[in-house]
Amino acid sequence: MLNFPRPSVTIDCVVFGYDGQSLSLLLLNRKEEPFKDMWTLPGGFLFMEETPEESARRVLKTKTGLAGMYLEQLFTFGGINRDPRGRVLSIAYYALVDPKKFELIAGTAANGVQWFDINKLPKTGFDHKEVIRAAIARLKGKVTYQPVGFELLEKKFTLTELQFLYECILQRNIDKRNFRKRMLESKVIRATGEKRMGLKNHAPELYEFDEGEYKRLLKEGFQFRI
Amino acid sequence: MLNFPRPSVTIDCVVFGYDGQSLSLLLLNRKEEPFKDMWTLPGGFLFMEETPEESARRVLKTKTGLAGMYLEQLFTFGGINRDPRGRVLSIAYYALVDPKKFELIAGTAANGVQWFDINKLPKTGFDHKEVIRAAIARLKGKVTYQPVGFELLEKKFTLTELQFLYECILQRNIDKRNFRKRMLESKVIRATGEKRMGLKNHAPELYEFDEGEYKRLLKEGFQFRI
DNA sequence: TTACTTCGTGTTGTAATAACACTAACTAAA
DNA sequence: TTTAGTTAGTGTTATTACAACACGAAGTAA
Repeated sequence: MLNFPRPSVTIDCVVFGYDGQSLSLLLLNRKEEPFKDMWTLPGGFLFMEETPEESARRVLKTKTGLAGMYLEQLFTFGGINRDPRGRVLSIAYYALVDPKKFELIAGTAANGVQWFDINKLPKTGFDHKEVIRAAIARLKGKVTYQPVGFELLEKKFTLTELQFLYECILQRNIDKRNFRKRMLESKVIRATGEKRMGLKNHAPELYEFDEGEYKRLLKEGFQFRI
Repeated sequence: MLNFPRPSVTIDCVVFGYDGQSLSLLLLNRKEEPFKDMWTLPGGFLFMEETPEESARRVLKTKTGLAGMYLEQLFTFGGINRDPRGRVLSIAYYALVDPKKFELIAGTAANGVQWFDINKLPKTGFDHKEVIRAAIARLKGKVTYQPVGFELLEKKFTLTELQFLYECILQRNIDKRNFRKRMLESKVIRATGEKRMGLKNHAPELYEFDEGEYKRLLKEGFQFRI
């Protein structure tokens, strides 16, 4: 029964990062054919003894040095000619990362790893343009209903920083007072009592994501909305 | 590069149907091991010359006789021991069908095909319980924001029928006046001027889904909500 | 003619959302 | 030390969306 011809299965990861200025995305420059010297999503073949999610984490760890981030399955791409080497399916994941937490390490199979501003992406190999488009759409939808944005920031952040991140993701301006009101009313963030020092002006309060409270509220059937 | 060991890849389909009474789900009784004589989702191996969606349509056609329905990718299940025969990934799809439009035909590899009320499902083989749970959750979410419910009804339907369908999917009562108001205001359905005849009482107006108008509204950035 | 069933319809209170501008705190430069 | 410049932080109000709610009209069957 299992001697059907089998496709190859790979994992591709769309890694979003945020440096405080703009939303960006991690791409690898390929050292080998196909698409040698082109930029592609970090990815690799699924091993037989790992689940797709485990595989995604391994791939990210070995090819980029990133670990321990938020990760979610995006979609499985199965176009017949999406890989010139043959029939290759790709289970795509997307990940959210605070770039400052990690040191980027290009694995041996790449010329380099680099963050790209999401609005200034280079040409990419395979069907990765489509994968990236799907990931961005998913992230926009997700961020509105679930507090995933915090994954992209340091543990403690100011409300202005959080708002600017949301503006980068959603690509629109958000009213400051409404944003702060909603965030604080939602109870998923908590003031730390500390202030961000070293800025030019008025030192702003630092907040942190209250994961315990968020999980408690979820059980009560509460709905997060930016 | 492609001589990595390859997993088998299958497609499984969660087919929702609606007979006017309750939401139900199509299961096959397996003629062969593993899970011989147990109920499972219609599924099969992905062929090398077809995309996953094409595969899902072929599987449904050959194993159940259904064709031409709404179909959407759900999730890729990749647990290491989810299939006793070896490493088998499954790309799951879910489908919406009006059972009255089709004749069920059990393919040669099954003892039978049968609709099961979604609240009275039998024990299922593989990890299909989990797949079904995911599909129901997705359908509930989907139906609230996109007018997919119409796929489950005949072309022309009364508002009472439509409302009852939504109540079946969402598993809650809906206020009749609010429901009708919202549906009509949304413009995605249009009165036909005909009435449903042959009922016991008051002959109700028949409506139909206005797909052209729906697509037009989508472009304007409109949002459907039940 | 009467009893019964389903269809079809509006209003109102409540909650969520969106729009909007100034003062206080602090820094840097004159 | 005064002044100019920048960012932080805060409430109110109008609008819109949502939820709750009951009865008369149309038709059928006895």
